[in-house]
Amino acid sequence: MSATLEHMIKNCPVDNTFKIIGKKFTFHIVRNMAMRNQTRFNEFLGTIENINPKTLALRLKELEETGIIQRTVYDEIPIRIEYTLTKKGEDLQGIIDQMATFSMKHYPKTVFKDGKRRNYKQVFKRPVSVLH
Amino acid sequence: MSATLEHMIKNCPVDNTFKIIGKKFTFHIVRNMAMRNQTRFNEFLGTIENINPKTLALRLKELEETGIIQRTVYDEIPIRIEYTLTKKGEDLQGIIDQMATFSMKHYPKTVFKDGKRRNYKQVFKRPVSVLH
DNA sequence: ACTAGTAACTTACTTTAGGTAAGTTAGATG
DNA sequence: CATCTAACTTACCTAAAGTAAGTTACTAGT
Repeated sequence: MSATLEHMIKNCPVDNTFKIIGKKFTFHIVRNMAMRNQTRFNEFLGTIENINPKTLALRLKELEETGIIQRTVYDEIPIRIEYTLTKKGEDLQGIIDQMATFSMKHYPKTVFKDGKRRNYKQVFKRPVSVLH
Repeated sequence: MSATLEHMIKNCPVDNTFKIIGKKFTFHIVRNMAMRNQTRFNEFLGTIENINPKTLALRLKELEETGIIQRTVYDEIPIRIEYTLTKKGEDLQGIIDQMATFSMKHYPKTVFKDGKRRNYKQVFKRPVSVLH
């Protein structure tokens, strides 16, 4: 096998990562796990804008297959299933942080009731009541 | 307007950024500009896997509208048009770096002719010939 | 004068991915 | 025995993306 530009591009590390989290809604699921501690199907379904059960089920399967999340079944009544980030999934935090940093710089319009701006970590630690 | 979970989620900074670069191929275009210094329509068309001229033209328009790239027309024969990152677009570098970092940790399979592994910055500075 | 070439698209048409609403499973509760 | 719940699944429809060919405007070659 000889050195080709094509080969180089196929091995682009940015591309590898994009293949894992680049599909529609995939990153939103990860974000909701990492930043809002959501774990359940109906939580994602209720809070991720415009997602539908069909696509959500598919994305959760894909994320499990790529080792980003783990599916745990609790034999309760009614049944309870929890999705949690694996160690590998937690390593996506750096990307989440950089995405937030970009937004805070270029779209700093999220201003709160007390007139202050907060960084996203503060926002997600605080109760919803500080928001407009 | 009262404080709602919905409002909080709508103002999620991660989501803001995802709206800018989350569509299919958008991030690949930015990566090719930032990491490979590509500037022209046919360069993107030839190196981004599976992209087609219709979608490429649309994405370039979207990126211009969101202020990530700039379109410059050079009145030469044949016509030359260059797409370059704006300052805002360059601020996506942090995200690119984190995506590469994630990949290098979890998919470190890109090994080169001399048996060494390199980080993605080294890879993209070197001639293609060091690759398999 | 005619043919081919170039870069950057655009158009018409087909295929695939995603959206919508309703249904399924299995056991619990009234 | 009908209703409720969580976590899906199914059938059907619509919107986004893929394919191939065409367009524009000007140059170079025969």
